Amino acid sequence: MSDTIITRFPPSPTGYLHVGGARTALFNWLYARKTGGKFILRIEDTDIQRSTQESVNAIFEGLNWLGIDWDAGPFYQTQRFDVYKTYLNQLVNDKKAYYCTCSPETVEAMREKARAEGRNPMYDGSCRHKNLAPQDGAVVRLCTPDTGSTRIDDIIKGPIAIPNTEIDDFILRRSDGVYTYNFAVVIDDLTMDVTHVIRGDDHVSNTPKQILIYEALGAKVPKFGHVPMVLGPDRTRLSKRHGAMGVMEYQKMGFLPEALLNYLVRLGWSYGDQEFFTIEDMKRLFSLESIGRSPGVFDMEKLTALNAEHIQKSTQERLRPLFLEQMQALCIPHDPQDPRLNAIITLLQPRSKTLVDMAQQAESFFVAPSAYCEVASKKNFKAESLDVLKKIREKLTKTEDTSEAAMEALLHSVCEEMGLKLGKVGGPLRVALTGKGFSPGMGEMLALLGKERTLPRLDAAIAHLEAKG
RNA sequence: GUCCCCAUCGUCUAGCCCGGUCCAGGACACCGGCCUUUCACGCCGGCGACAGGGGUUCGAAUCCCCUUGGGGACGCCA
Repeated sequence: MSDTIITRFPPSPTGYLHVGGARTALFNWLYARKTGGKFILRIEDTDIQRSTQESVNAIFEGLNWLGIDWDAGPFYQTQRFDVYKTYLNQLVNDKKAYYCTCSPETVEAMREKARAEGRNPMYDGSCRHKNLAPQDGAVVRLCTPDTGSTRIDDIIKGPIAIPNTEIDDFILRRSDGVYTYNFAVVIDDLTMDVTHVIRGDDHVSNTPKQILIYEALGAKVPKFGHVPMVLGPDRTRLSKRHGAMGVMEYQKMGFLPEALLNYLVRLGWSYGDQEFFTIEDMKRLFSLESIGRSPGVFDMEKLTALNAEHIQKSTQERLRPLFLEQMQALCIPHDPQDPRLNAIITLLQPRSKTLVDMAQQAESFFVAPSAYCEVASKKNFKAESLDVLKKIREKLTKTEDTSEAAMEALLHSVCEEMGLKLGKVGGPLRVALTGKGFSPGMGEMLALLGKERTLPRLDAAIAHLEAKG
C-alpha cells in the first residue's frame, strides 16, 4: 500500500559475521537509510544441525560493532513454521505443490543419470502426478514449469533469463517437516513486505526458483539486486583460507568500523572518484545504480590505508575510548586518566595505520625502554653521545619551561654549543628515551614526557653508555 | 558436464546506458624526489590497463557477434 522501501539482511547463524555478509548487510542498510525505508534483520536458522546461538550472538556483535542497526526483527525462521504451513497448504490445495516419497538415493540416481546425459543434474518429477496424500516422511515439492524461462529483472545486472528446463521440482518442506531456505525466504519476504532483495551473486540461481514460488502463490514479486561477490587474492570466493574473515577480527587488528564500512562500500560501489566516505556520506550518497557488475578482490593494503585516513580525520572523542580499549587489550601499561592522553593521540593520529599501531607507539609515553634496539643504538650511540646526553640532562635540569618550543630550543642550543648537527643530538636522545630508532619529533617527545620521565631515562642511558666504555 | 554471470593499470575503480572532449582519470601498492633530528604525515613526479578476434561506424574502452579467461550455481545447506 505504501511505497516505503523495505530491505533485509537474513544471515544463517552458522558462523560469525564475515566481511561478505557485512557488505551485503551494509548495502541493504544503506539503501533503506538513503530512501527513508526500513531494514529488517532475520535469522535464517532452518538448518537446525548447524545453527547455533553463539553464531546468532556473533552476528549481533558484528552488526553492533559496525553500527548497522535494524528497524524490525530479529525474526527467527524456526519460529514461523505456522506461517509457512498456511502457504504450503495453499500451494498443495491448488495443486501447485505435491508430496513426494522418493528417497534421497532415488533422487541421487536421477541426478546421476541426468549428468551422464549431459543435462543439469536434477529431480525428474516422478511423483508430480501421483497425487500422493499428505504423509509423514514425505517431502513437498513445487510444480515447476517444463517450458519457457523465468526472468529476473535484476537491478544491478539487468535482465537475466533462466530456462525452466534447468529448474527441477525442488523441495519446499523436508521429510522431517522443516521448511527449506527457498520456501521460507519467499514467505518471509512476502509477509514482511520486503520490496528489495539485495543479496550476493551466489543467489542468482535461487532467484528463479523463488520467483516461481511467488507466481504459484499469485503474489507480487519483489525487486532483486544481486551484488557481485567478494573474492580472495586468488580470485576465488572469499573464505577461511584467505585469513581474517570475521568482522570482529578487524576490530582486534585495530580497524575502525567506519573504515571497514568505507572499504566495503567502495568494493563494488562507487561515487565518481571519491574514496573517503563517512557513514553519513554513505547514507546520503549510496545508490543501487552505481553498484558494479564484476566481483572484487579484497585488499588488506587498501583497507589499511583507508583506516589510516579515518584515524587521521577522526576526532579526539571518537578515538580516545577506542585507544584506551586497545591499550588495555594489548596490556600496555598506561593511565586512563593521564592528562596527556589527548596530546598523545593527536600526535600519533597521522602516524598510525591502525589502533594497534597507535597503542604500540604510545607505549614510550608511559614506560621507559626496557632495552635499546640493537640497530638503533649501534647507529646512534656513538663516542660523543655520552657527552650529548649529559649536556641535555644538565640543561634540562635547569629549565622550568618544558613546552615543545622550549624543548626544541634546548636541543638547538646543545647543537650549537657542541658544534653538532641536530641528527647527532636527536639520534642518541631518541634511543635513550624510546629505545627505538624512530619516534615522533624529539621536541614533541620531551614536552610530553616531561622532566620527571625524561631525567631517569637519560640517567639510564648515560649509565648504559658508561658501562659500555 | 549443464545453466547463469562477469571482463579498464598488480588491486579497487571513473568513463560504457546517451560512440568523438580518453594516445583512458582517481585511489591503494610500488619507485623516485622534496620536506626533515629519526620514522611517519604532507607535497611533487614516475611506472602501470581498455583480454583477443571479427564486425557496425567517418570514428569504439564505449554498440553487436565469436573466442578465451575468470567467477558462481546445480543439496531433504543457506
